[in-house]
Formats: sequence, structure tokens, C-alpha cells
Amino acid sequence: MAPIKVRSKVKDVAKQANVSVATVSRSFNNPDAVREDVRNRVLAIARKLGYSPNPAAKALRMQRTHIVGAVVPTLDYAIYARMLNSFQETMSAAGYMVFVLAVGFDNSKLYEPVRQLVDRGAEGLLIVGRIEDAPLLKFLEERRIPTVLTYSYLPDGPFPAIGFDNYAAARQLAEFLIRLGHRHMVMISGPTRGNDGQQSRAQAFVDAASEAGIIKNCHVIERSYSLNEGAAAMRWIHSEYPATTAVMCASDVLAFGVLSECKKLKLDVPRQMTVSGFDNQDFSALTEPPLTTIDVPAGEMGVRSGEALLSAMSAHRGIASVRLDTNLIVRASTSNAPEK
Amino acid sequence: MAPIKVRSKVKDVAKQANVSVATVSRSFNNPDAVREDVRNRVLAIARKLGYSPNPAAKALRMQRTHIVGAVVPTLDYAIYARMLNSFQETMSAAGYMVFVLAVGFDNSKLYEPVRQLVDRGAEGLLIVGRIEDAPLLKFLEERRIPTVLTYSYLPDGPFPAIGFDNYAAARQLAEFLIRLGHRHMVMISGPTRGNDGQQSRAQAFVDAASEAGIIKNCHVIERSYSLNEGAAAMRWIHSEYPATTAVMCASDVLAFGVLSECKKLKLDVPRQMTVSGFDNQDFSALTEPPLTTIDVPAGEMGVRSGEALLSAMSAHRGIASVRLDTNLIVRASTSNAPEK
DNA sequence: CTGAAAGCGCTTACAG
DNA sequence: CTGAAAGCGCTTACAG
Repeated sequence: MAPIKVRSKVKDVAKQANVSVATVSRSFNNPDAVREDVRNRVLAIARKLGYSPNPAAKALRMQRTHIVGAVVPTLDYAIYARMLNSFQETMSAAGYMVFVLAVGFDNSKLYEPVRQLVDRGAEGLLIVGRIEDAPLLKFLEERRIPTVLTYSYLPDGPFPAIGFDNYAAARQLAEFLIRLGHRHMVMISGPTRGNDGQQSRAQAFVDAASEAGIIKNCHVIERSYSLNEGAAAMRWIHSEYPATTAVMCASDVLAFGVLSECKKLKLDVPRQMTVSGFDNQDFSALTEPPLTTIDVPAGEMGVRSGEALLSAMSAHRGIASVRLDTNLIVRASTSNAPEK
Repeated sequence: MAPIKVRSKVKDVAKQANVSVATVSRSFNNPDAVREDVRNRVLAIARKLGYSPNPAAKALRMQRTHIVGAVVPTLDYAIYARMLNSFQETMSAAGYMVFVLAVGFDNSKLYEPVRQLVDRGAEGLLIVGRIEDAPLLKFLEERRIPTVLTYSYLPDGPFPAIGFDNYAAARQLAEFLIRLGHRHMVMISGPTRGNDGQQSRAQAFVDAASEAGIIKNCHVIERSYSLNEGAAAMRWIHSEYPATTAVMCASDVLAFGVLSECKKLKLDVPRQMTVSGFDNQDFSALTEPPLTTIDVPAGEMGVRSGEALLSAMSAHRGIASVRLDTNLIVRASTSNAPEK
């Protein structure tokens, strides 16, 4: 086994270079203040010793950790993972490390995890969705923690938000379905508790149906995100609301489940049943038939959230909220000729 | 806006409680050493002030950061995201925070990112795949950084590894295809550079084909992971190796692309073309036809890697490497009657 | 341009 | 059971 080698400290470098620790520190942090030959000697020795400043000592002294926290429902979901991937890259490039915390979908109990992040040194936060937790809001405001919300576009809140308009996107889709002639529709929502995105989508569906005068034939049911839940929901819809000609799913994953169940039920999509998703996961183009869905710009969301957080942390605060475009992706899983 | 509230310190709590900072500290860290009524008073005041110890100061004093680093190729890939999700939950439950770094697929240039993680305070590391970087290996060994490798099962290396046997899994699949009667096969590998998992899979394919005496009719091509690359590869195979009856993909994503291209080429799967994947992504059961694939236990991998790292950090080191089971999932995308 | 010294906020041996 | 003091490893105002 290799001989043990301890982490070297300013003192070690100073000793070998025959200078004070102050000079070592300056060679790194304020190089112009050090005579060139001295600085080069110091730097060379530091490299030789594999020196790098102790981050805890540095953080304590500078009152800066260069750590941010990211709070997401889960990583096990393409849209969040992709968002986080580009967020992390953006923060890394700017010299920040990111703590990741997966906390589930209900934002009404975010206080503890966020508190933990801040207590552990996070200087800034990225949070998916709206903050629905009064103590948390108070905490973040009192402590002036730079915070950026993402996923939802929330222009009126106390924090900058980089996201898209869930209501408008879902409404666009619902109206599209109505325009196609559908009069009996079911929306399969994701978990709505503490989840403003899902709430907005369900509301958009209800509003569109109401305005079209078909709300009495339309229903919203709530399921968790999984293929099986989607499939089971479709089975249930088929028996409880047999007049249904369109199922609008709040996520592609649910829609994938619905599609597979339609196959089992021998329901022809889109001729007998129109199905739509939300997210535009890669697969949605490959289902049989390809899934109609909403394109959510996850990668862009991550990058821009990172930029917004960086800017919020550099004391300018008050970044205007940014609304990202979503696109309705119309594919063969919708039909303009509902037959029932 | 809420009145600003600064983070309170031991000193603030001590003053209000009329005790020394030592007593405050002990009330948290060694409660039995403090008289009950005093301790309760201290704790109550600490709670009221929202006190929590400064992590940098604590880390500096204790020489413990309670931070670990996780190095993954990307989060934007279901298998790594899922693994990381459960790893993070496991570490969180044990009081650790995790720094995440997405570094791409080539493990031969891991030194810089890993170094960064350690320099930033990571006490332990989770790394996806084998370490193919001599300076990094030397660094980790000299500094005695507890490290766990995951994804690949590497029983002979210097670090514990929690993963599966890529060679055995791929070989099992290749032999299965040969047993079905295929004699002209192509493997679409992922990027092999600095990626022992992909190397093993390709080698397994070659070995199986060689032993079956059909290697002259079999080919390995390398593509990056994406639907489009898979589709383009299939197009290429169709024109360059028209005798091919089976395409073995090193990932489900590639296979999804292949499947969709087969549809465009009017190649009936599985009658004219057998297709297999690797990963068992949820979606693989829903393709048309369902994809034959290898089930990789990503969630379990994350949990057990976390446990292994915890155990390595608690100074016992030397956790035996753990080999996780993979399962060959046989579905309708394979046929036992190749017609060409 | 350089160094000695203070201090960031903790924890813990030591003394009482 | 409690407190005064040292020290973790840095950076930077201050003095020279």
C-alpha cells in the first residue's frame, strides 16, 4: 500500500518556501502583492506538496462556503434529473458545489430539509416548485437566503422563478382537445398536495372544460407517477366513465401507462381514445402511436436557474422571473375525429 | 420585507442562557455532562434563536465535514439518476450531505473533478465505474480517501465495488441470442473509452461469438447514448451488414432508437430483426414489441453503495465487493426463429 | 513587498 | 457540573 500522505497546510508550504503563511496565502489570493520570484517558489512548492486550502478554515474565515443546495422532488424522474444536471454544470463552472436533496413532491413540508441545507452551509438555494410553507418562507426572508424557484413560473412571489406556465401549457392542451371535438374527457393528475404545478394543470383542465360547457362530462382523478398507476387509472376510467374519448395525463409516465393499458383493452389510440402526456420525454416520440405532449425545456431551465441563482448571490438579488416557452407537441395519439 | 435576522452563534445562546459557550456546546454534544435544568434552558433558548452550529467552524474543529462526493457520468440518464437518488437518501439518513459531480463517461480523466471534490471537503467518494487514472489512484491511496466504486463489479481492485458483472450479463444475453439461432449479429456498444462497463459488454459479445464460431459474421460498432444514434446505427447496419438478424444494444436507449428505425425500415421485430437492450428502463416493457433487456438493479446499487461507503468511512475499510444480480428479461423483441 | 497577530465559530482537555 | 483557554487552518488589516 502507498505510504500515507497527509493533507498539507499553509504552514507546511510556508516552512518549505521559507516565507510566512501570509505570503503563501497571498500568493494564491492576491498574487500581485507578492514578489514574482517568491510567488513562483511558493506556488511550485504548493503544487509539489499537493496543497489546497482547507475548505472549512477558508469558509470560516471568509464567511463564504461556495456551496448551494438544490431541492428536487426526486432524481428518479427524467425532467428533474435533466434540470439538475445542467444546473450542476452551471454552478460548477462558477466555482460552486451543489448539495442535492430529494424530498418528494409535497412542498408543504419543505422546512426541515431546507433548514438542513442552510445549516450545512448552503449559501443559496434552488427549489423546485412554489414554497407552500409559511415558516420556511419566513426563514428564508429573515435570513436573506438567495433563493431561486424553478419548474413553475411564479412572477408574483417573493423569489425569482425560472420556469414555465403550467396553467397556460395545460390549458393550451385541454383547449386543443376540445377543439378536436372531445366532449367526455378525464384528466389524470399527479399528486396535487403541495404541488402548485399539478394544481395549475388540473385547474386549467377544469376551466377549459367549464368554459366549453362540458364540465359535467369531465373528471379529474389523481394518481402518483408511475406506469402502473397510469395503466390502472385507464382501466378504471374505462369501467367508470365509458363515454370518455380523451385522457389528458399530467405526465408522460402516466400517459405511457395509459397507452399500454389501452392496448390491453383493445382500445384503438387515437381512433377510440385520445391520449396526451406532459414533459416530452424522449420516449414519447416512440410510443405506438407517438404521444401528444407538452415539451418542457428541462435543460434550459437548469442552466438559467443556475445563472439566476448566481446573480441573486452576487448581491444584486431581484432577478425578474423568467418564463420559458413550452410547446404543444401534436402527434398521432390525438385524433380529430372522436367517434363516440 | 421581514426584518433581517442574523444567524446566531454559540456566544449568543450562551449570553442569553447565562452560561459559558462550553456549556452550550456540551448541551448539544454531550448532554449528560450538563445539569438537566441548565441543559433544558440552553436548548430552549437555542431553539428560540434558531441556533445551529456553523458547519465550517465545526468541521474545522472536529476535522470532519460529513460531506461525501458522488461522481457520475451524467444525471440525465435513468440508471445513474436512480442509483444516485437512493444513494443520496441513504447518506442523508446517516447525516451526510452529498456533492454531486457529473463528469461524462470517460473515467480516464477523473483526476481533476475528484480532486476538486476532496479539496472541497468530501470525506468519502462514490465513483461510477473503474478508476482508470493512475495519478487519481495514487492520490486516493496516499490520502486514504474512503472510496466505493459502483456500477461495475470489480472484486480485484483496491476499492470495494458494489455493482454487477457487466461481462457475465452481456455474455448471458449474447449466448441467448446465439442459442436462438442467430449467426449474423451486430452489437451497438456505448462509448468504450475509459468505460470498463462498456468494454466488458463488448468483450463478452466478441467472446461468445468467437466460441460459437460466428465471429466473422459479427461486428461491434460504437455509438453515444441517444435515440438518434441508435436509429442511425440501425440504418447503417441495414445497409452495411444486411445479413444481420440480431442487434444487441449496450443500452435500452440505443435499443429504443433501433426499434423505431426498424419500424421505418419496415423490418419486422422480432421476425426479421431481433433487438435487445441493457438496463431495463421502465419503458422497455412498453415498446412495440416489448424489449428484451438486462435488468440492472439501480436503486439497490445506490443503497448498498451508500452502506458500503458509510462502513468504509467508519474506519473498518475493506468491505468485500458485492456483486448484484442482473436478470435477463426475455421479451417479444427476440425471436427464436431468425429467417435469414 | 513581507511578517506577526488577530479572529472567523466551534469543541474539548484541563482545572476547579 | 461548569468555565477559561487553546487551537482547528485559514485570510487580512496593520505595521514595518
